[in-house]
Amino acid sequence: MFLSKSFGYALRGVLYIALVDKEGRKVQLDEIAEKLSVPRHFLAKIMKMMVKEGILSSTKGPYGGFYLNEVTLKTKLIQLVKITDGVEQFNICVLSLRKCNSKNPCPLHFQMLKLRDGMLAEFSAKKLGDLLDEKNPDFIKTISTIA
Amino acid sequence: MFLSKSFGYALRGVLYIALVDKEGRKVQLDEIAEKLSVPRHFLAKIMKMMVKEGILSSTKGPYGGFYLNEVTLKTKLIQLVKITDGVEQFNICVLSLRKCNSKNPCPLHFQMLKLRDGMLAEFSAKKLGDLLDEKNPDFIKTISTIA
DNA sequence: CCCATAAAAGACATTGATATCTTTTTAATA
DNA sequence: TATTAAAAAGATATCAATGTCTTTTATGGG
Ligand code: FES
Ligand code: FES
Repeated sequence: MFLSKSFGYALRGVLYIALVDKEGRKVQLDEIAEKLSVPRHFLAKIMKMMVKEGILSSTKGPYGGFYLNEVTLKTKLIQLVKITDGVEQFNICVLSLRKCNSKNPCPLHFQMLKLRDGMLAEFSAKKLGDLLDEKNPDFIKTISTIA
Repeated sequence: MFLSKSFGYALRGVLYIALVDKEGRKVQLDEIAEKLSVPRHFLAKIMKMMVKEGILSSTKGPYGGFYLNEVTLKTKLIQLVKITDGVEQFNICVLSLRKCNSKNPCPLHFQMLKLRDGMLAEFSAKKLGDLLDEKNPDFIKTISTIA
């Protein structure tokens, strides 16, 4: 609705890695792309960004792949937005006018503000780990079924 | 943030027309485009859509222009979204997965649902007329100042 | 009836997000 | 150290949203 596809790919990618992490193995790009039905090369770009930002780890070479690190599951959703879309997302005027602020509100400003702050609060509170439903054997489906 | 620029242009265009309507005159495209700093031809396309949908009127030729009709100010915001972006906007999964529904929720579904329903409620309740602050002499500024 | 004006219509251009492909670097292990 | 697997890097392609330009149609006034 307002987050980019990149954000969705990133989130789903991490969650998938977290799932197989329980089996104690790394995951390679091809596997993630295939299981999630996501374009391989585009996903590569996004995974790379997360690695660079440190919320995920990877090793190259044979038996390489992506894997969780200490911070992965503690990472806030807002952090992921920051990486893929930029937090400005949360401070853009709904009418594409000036930077949104209450001193100089557009006609929809106050209607939007409450809703947007709610969203921001959610994203600032929730961690990646909170989204992982380890009890649900079909969890994989909830991140892989497309349109 | 999640509504297109088209929506913003449409809304601002109508509000501008409503403002000068008090002076009892029609408004021509050039004037709206200039006052709102919006690309002329693109605005034309959007105004045309609103006319076709009947929430705004226009006449061609000399002394022609756009003007309010009986339904304009009673039009709900959601109706405007329908015209410019389509209401599906409000039913898209935030992760670009399947069509969003609670039977088959993505990991962010329930976090988003409440917020989105709030937004939908707002847009279904508010009318264009509700946004018009006729008491504010600087209202024009609140719809014209860009980024 | 003719002219000028302005909206309607639609062809065309630009841009940014998304997606693909190719080359380079790194790392395991034989 | 040679081989090879896989991520990193970056060049290129596609597509939809946004924006521009040109032609057509309708209208009012002379
Ligand atoms: S100024 Fe428009 S949403 Fe805040
Ligand atoms: S299924 Fe993803 S937001 Fe509802």
